[in-house]
Amino acid sequence: MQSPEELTTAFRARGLKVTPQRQLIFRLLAGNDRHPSADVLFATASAAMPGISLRTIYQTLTDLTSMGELRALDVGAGATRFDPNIDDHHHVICDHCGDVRDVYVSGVESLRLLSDADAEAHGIFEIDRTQVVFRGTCSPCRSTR
Amino acid sequence: MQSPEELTTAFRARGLKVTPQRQLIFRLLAGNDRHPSADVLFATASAAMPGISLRTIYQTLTDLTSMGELRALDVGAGATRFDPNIDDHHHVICDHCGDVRDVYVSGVESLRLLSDADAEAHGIFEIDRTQVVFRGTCSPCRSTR
DNA sequence: TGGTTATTCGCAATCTGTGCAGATTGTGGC
DNA sequence: GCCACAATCTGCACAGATTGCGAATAACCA
Ligand SMILES: [Mn+2]
Ligand SMILES: [Mn+2]
Ligand SMILES: [Zn+2]
Ligand SMILES: [Zn+2]
Repeated sequence: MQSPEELTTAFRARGLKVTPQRQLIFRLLAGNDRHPSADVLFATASAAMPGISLRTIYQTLTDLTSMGELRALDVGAGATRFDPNIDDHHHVICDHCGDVRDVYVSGVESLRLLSDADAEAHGIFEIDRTQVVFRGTCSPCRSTR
Repeated sequence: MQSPEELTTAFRARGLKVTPQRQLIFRLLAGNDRHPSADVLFATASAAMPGISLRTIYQTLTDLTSMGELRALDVGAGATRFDPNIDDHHHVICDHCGDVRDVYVSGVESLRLLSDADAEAHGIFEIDRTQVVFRGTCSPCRSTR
């Protein structure tokens, strides 16, 4: 995601307005590596700006996502998580607490599809992106077991 | 997933009963590589057994999943998809229609985490499983664009 | 400054999935 | 084959996440 300042420019360029609510959300997301859900952002935003609506949070997250500034992540834990890091990276997810961590991975280019049916699938599909997800248990969750 | 016959035995062995509803669901899942959602299964099941409840579909899917006969897949398209293929395999997903195809991939063992923060994350997390998801557009969806 | 147009916000509605309880049915033992 | 009993089925209420809608409001450009 670009900086709050750059986003301000980008929004205006698109005919979108830069409201205090949006600026706050930009700031909350900038450099955030926690992969927050809309709900978590709403809680944080509400502390800084009481009265801000959850609807506005969703609205802005959707806008940023469709602008390509944000990536939506479905980790299979109820709510969608949002990722301002749009670098080519991957994730480690704790199946117990839902913690999501960034990881940079080598060897992704070397992945190869096997067998005929796969080759066919490969030909039939136009692949845009490869996501690697490592699932497991984080240290804190391992302690309390 | 085991065959419907084997599942019958497995269920009885666990003190679970084998009802016509469950048998139907076993049959609908056996060899099914479409990764159906509960909803889709409900529609198909309803055709064969009018009156069957969506609740029963969910119930049986949950049972099969916790028995390890089925894998639940979150593809970020609303509903959970269920996979009777419990081999070590991966998926190609069409971002437009939600089509999910099985692919067998080589090179997964060679994936390596880079950088310090990642190495730390790797040490902190106990990784159980690595999922690779190829995202893109299937041929039919490409035509209609 | 004013007018136009996007945005905000609250609320209803949708969608997916789960909790509950009464009526029903599969099963193992006789 | 019949019984007793536990497991199941179903309908319905409910919860959580997200979206649709519209009236009131606020941003932006001339
Ligand atoms: Mn990330
Ligand atoms: Mn599969
Ligand atoms: Zn954890
Ligand atoms: Zn498609």
